[in-house]
Amino acid sequence: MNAACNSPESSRSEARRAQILGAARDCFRRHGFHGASISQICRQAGMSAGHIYHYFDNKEAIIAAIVEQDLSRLLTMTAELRAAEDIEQTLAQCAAEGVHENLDPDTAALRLEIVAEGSRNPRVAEIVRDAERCCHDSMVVTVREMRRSLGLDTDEAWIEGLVEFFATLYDGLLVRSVRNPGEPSAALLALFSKVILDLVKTPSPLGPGKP
Amino acid sequence: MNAACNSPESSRSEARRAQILGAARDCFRRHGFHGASISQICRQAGMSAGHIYHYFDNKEAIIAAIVEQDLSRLLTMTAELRAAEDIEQTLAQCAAEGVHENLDPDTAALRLEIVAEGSRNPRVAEIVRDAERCCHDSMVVTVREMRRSLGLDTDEAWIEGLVEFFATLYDGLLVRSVRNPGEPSAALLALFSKVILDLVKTPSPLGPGKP
DNA sequence: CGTTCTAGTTCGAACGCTCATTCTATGTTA
DNA sequence: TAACATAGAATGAGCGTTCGAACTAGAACG
Repeated sequence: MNAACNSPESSRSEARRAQILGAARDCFRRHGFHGASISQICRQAGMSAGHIYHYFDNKEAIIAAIVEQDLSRLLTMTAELRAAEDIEQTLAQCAAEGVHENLDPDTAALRLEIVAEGSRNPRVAEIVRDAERCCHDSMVVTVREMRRSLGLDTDEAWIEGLVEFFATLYDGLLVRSVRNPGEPSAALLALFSKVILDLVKTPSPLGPGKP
Repeated sequence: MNAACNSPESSRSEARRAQILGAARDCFRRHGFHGASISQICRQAGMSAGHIYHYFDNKEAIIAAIVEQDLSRLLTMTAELRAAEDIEQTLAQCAAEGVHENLDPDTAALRLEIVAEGSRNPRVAEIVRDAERCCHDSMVVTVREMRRSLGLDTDEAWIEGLVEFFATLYDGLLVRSVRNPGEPSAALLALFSKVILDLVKTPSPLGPGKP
């Protein structure tokens, strides 16, 4: 046994878990949470049917793990944005990258599946909403700092509305990837950049807030 | 037999079909296309298990019918908007109504289920994309007419981009209904109206088109 | 060094259940 | 009577999950 096995979760079982999650992500993306079967996931992960239950209590636990894994990526992105040196430039870059990421059919299929499941499975709904709150708060901080550094008002309700609006735009891309697949038009890309950068700099029509 | 029975589809079987679709819509909304079973749908529709197969070839045909039914509502809305007397006022009204409709958890749950299914079921994907194309074209005509009557350019690529952008916004609300349920904030509603009405009147940065 | 022990892995058969679908028999109605 | 409407049992496949036995490899011991 190598040195790493001193860790409470041995590296072997960690690897096995990752292997299962990778296979499950693939199957869920192709067949949906309920369309994909445990035996499919096992086959893809290269292990026997029952063995999966040494790593996950049941199928729902695998779903929950996948959901958490995917949503933690979002958190990472907002955290990176907030920590960036030149926020305005990073925002513009993230805006463009986000469009392509959310329009990618594989990414979109899994996220849509997660949201659809969230609309009926309370456990998934809770995970989704927790992640949403974190992302939202992180973005609010980022936008508030940008506005302050630009000498604009920092009306809380307005900033929250802006963040909610941006999130809605990006969530919409997930649906667009199915309704209208393929590369986004130049006009759409231009609109994303323009609207987001314009709105960040738009004074609140609601009230001033402390500047 | 009453007079209506001269029709190729008797009113009785029409009613039965509608009954099944109503029950199926309910079950699909609550459990998803694959989570809901035929026997659940039968129970809710008040008929025996096998009897459903006199009206639909199989489960997928029921799904397809539900998808078509729901998407035809979208087509109706865009058609109404295009036929309106005062397009600008009707647009503003539709914009507000659309926000609430797409945020309604029941509406959103079914539409998300449809889109998620569309990302893996080619038949559903085709129906979704057909409806999308019709809606898109209808909206393009509407926006072009508005811009012409306002003396603006009618650059085709720009108008298509605008329509795509609006659609993305409304699609995003479906996802928001899960991620952040509850009444939308006043700021978000204001942003929807403001951005849509502003953009419709924004000159194309791409080229003039024939005015 | 070789043997035994132990705890963690892994397999695959088995279980009970539910699913979508089919079939046959029985009303029902014009 | 002829055609349609309906019920409900039957079918076979596949599901998620459990279980006991086999395998593996390092630890402890003589």
